[in-house]
Amino acid sequence: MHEIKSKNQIIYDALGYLLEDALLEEIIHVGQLREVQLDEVILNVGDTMQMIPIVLRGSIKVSRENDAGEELLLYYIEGGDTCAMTLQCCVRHTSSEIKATSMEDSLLLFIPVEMMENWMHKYKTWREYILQSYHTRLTELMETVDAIAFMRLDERLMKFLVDQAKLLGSLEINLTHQKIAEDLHSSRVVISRLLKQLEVKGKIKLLRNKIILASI
DNA sequence: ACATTAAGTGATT
DNA sequence: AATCACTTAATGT
Repeated sequence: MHEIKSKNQIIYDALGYLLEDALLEEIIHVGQLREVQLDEVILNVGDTMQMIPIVLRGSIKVSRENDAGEELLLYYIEGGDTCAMTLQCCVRHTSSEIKATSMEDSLLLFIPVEMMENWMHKYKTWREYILQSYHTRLTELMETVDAIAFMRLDERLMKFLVDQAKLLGSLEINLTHQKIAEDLHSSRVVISRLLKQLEVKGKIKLLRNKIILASI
């Protein structure tokens, strides 16, 4: 499916338009590529990280988890992006407050934390990249807060489906009602009922393990 | 054919 | 909107 590319090419393709050449050279030198599979947990609550992850291909979902192991989806990280929470967790050597799970087979680039400070001083594009990342995460987080506070669950569910479809580039969503309920921190029965309503309204079509959106 | 898992439903809070 | 208790449907072995 994919042509075989060198690490060099992969990094240039994914980040070349964002970062300056000298920095890219350093990244190629110290960065480690890692492929992750669908549903692989990349970072768990309580974990500590010594590496900063950047998503090159694919997408990652970031969620919060309570003591009972119940989750709540916070935001997604797409190609070319990194996670501000993880950065913070890295430099301060504290344990993670969040959980990161891959939503599809993805390719990640890990960069040792030690480089952070040096690069912050040395490269303007790195500073901008990190600041931009913070900004994007915060914006998305606020969007999620708005959804939880102001939207009804059926609206939130529809938004979830549309977001999911946009992110994965397909109107077919391969998730069980149970999984959706977990991400939205609701219960399976409730989600099943709301999905049924959406189907009656013609917005979606329900199959086993699969939901098909009529449109985005 | 049987077991397992996903999804649907009525009643109750 | 959540939970319980149960049914029905789809799928794997």
